[in-house]
Amino acid sequence: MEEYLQAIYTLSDENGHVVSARLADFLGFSAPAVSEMVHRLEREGLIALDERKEVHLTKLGQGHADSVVRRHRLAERFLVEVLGFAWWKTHEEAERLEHAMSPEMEERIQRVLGDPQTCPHGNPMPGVTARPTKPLDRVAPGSTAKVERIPDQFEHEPGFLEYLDSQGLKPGVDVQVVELRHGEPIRVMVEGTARTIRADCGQKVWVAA
Amino acid sequence: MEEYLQAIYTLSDENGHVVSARLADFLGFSAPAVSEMVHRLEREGLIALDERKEVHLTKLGQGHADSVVRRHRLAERFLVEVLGFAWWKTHEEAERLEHAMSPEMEERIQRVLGDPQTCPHGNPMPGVTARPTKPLDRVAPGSTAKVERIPDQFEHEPGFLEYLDSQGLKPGVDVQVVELRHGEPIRVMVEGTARTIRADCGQKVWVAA
DNA sequence: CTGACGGCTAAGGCAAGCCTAATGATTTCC
DNA sequence: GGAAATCATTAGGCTTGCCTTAGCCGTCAG
Repeated sequence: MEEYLQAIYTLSDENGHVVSARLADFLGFSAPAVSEMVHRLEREGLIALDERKEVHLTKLGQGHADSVVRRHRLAERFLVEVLGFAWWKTHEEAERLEHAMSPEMEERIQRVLGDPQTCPHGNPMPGVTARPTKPLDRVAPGSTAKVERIPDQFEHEPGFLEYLDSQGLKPGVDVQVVELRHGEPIRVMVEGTARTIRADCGQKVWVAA
Repeated sequence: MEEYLQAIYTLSDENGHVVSARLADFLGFSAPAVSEMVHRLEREGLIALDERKEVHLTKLGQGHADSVVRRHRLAERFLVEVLGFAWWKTHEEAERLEHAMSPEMEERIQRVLGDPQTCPHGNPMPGVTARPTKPLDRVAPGSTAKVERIPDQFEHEPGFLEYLDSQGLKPGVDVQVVELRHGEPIRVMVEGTARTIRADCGQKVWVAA
């Protein structure tokens, strides 16, 4: 259930509308399974469906979703800062931890970490107002921008974050766009090194607007 | 499943024999449920039953059980040392955490904590040879002993650890037995304060032998 | 010897959550 | 406007892990 709320949070954060079929894709479950669960969540007052059958979090559901997402991002930060995990390797681990964290533990971790504002991938803790961002492929060639975040939904993609790391791309670094043609690999300059990165990074890496 | 292995570990550590009915008591499940699971564990080669239907861990099962118990105790230590939880308040939290720890995380926590030898209740990490101990009610009146551990099986008892803490009893403190009569509350001296503690502590608090 | 008690198991059930296959309902697009 | 695609749902099933009820077996005590 927390998994569903988290998915709804993530997808509506980054895509706007959420419809059962997207949830099924995202979660890797069958359509009927998702349909069933969506109705259950509706019955429990955590989500509401509009005429178009789009899913929206209710006030209550939003609270729960915020909580799960915050726990997830705190867990990731914690894994990096305290246990020394690589920033691109924390997702699955946090996926399990988030469900084992009590409110007290959440609060203590938050304090120990000094009230962090984002996860290691740059996504803000729920409640924190995000800095304005745009996808990398909206940067004008020749200009430079700071990598701000890799949205949660792409963390799922196996190996993607590790790929970014191998190209020197991570939140906080400056990247200059050298050449950008739609659908083609992108030529960039990262910390003094020229690189050609996969085309999909244009949509998946978000920089300061 | 990990829960069963952990229970078997704990009970055989402290009681010798383990029979399904004790597991049922300990875990709070019905006898049939436990019976079924015991057979499943046997089928998977994690435990073996002798002629008397006593449960024994196989090599494989021992490995798994060691792993769960180590994760549990590491988690408890971690909660105390890093997050600042009270020593008597860590059990349920750790109960959830232990199932969310990957081998890598286990190893990193171990390193961060400096390879601790016991949990906050004084129970040794699996593999570490325990120091010799005896129950408090085996201490000769008049003599003094150091509290060594509160065996895992009593952590389950709601409020017990908190009670001990309220009486100043925790691993590492010296306690002098003043008066001890079987089945009666025990009069002791803890860090300069005279106290009368519940009779059951005689069996549940273990001191250096 | 017999009955009581403890321990084990057989049988039947239930809830959660997932699945596939097939059906029904909308959109979208030519 | 109708075919194709997309989405949601219905129906039927499976697994896991628990439950209760009821019976069986062996041991120990009177």
